[in-house]
Amino acid sequence: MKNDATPKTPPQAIVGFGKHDHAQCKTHGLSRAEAVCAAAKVQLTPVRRRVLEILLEAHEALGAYDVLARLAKEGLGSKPPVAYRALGFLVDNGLAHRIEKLNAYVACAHPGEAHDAAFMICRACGAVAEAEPRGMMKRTAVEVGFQIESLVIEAEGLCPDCVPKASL
Amino acid sequence: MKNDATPKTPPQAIVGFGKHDHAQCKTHGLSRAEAVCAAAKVQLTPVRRRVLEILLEAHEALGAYDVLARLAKEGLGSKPPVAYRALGFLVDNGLAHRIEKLNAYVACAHPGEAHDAAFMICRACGAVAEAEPRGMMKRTAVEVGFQIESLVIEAEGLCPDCVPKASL
DNA sequence: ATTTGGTATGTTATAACATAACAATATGAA
DNA sequence: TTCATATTGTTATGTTATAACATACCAAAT
Ligand SMILES: [Zn+2]
Ligand SMILES: [Zn+2]
Ligand SMILES: [Zn+2]
Ligand SMILES: [Zn+2]
Repeated sequence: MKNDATPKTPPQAIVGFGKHDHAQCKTHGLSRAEAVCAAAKVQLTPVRRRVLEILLEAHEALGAYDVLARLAKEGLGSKPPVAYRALGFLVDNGLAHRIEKLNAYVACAHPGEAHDAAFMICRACGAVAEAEPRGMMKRTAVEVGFQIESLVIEAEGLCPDCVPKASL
Repeated sequence: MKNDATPKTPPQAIVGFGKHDHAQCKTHGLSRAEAVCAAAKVQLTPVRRRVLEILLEAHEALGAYDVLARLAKEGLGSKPPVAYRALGFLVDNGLAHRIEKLNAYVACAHPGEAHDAAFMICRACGAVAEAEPRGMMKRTAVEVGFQIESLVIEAEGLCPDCVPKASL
């Protein structure tokens, strides 16, 4: 409800590696978040908004307790559930992603509805880049010069036996 | 029931869903493990062997502490590091995989050198099936009737900035 | 104006997962 | 033997995550 004329998603570029205008990346993320929450009729409350800002500022994956420490310094919450709830909200609404390999969280590079994503995680500098899960991202990795050493692919859902009994 | 009794890995069957000869699947896994360890000149010690058996018997992903509890009942170790070391050994040698989404471990469906794998995890019954990470596994999922609800793709390695400084 | 229902937050306590650090033991060359 | 290395045993602690319950807030509905 602010700068509603925010572009969908910058380039389909790989956000995370190399240099970029970080301030802009933050304001963009926030304004997109406003729009997404408005559209989904959910509230981007102060805590949730601040956690998103923290992730956007961090420019790396942050653990829940890292986020919590920052919140605590600002008097916005000091107990684990506060951080976990806000992070859960952001993930559920497609504004952030959980990185399973790191037990950590990153702001989404192209926020919108909840979506799958693929990540490239540098073991040397900790940079995390989000890509579209097209192909298997090997192509993407080659394109940007990322050297894959290990790959996690995990799908959760319903197995052939359980699909029939699907109620939920 | 895709149990041809060849010493090599069965075709590219999806192990994990449906019924199969589980006893055989265990003996097969163990004999493959012997071969792999011999080839790699590493020792499949009693604890390591037993942990692999436990995973093969379980037919589902087990947490480290689940494994540890079983070991403890048999007097093979009772402290976390014992389980984590054995699991680490199995993973390093391509005999088991860690499932990040579950913080759990499964026996490899086609043991050999360390390799990447793709997994389908049923949220209803807990079954875990291993597949080749070809394409992005969406095709595989459709073929076997697995209904994907969420997908994790995470590559770890070296980013474009860090590749040049690569020493290791 | 009060009750009621929904959403969000605050708090305690504990569960669940993982590793650092060091001691003890075995194994197998030199 | 003696040394080196690999493995196992043990203590202690660190890290991540959630269950369970209490409170605050706001917005209808009575
Ligand atoms: Zn995203
Ligand atoms: Zn890097
Ligand atoms: Zn495997
Ligand atoms: Zn199932």
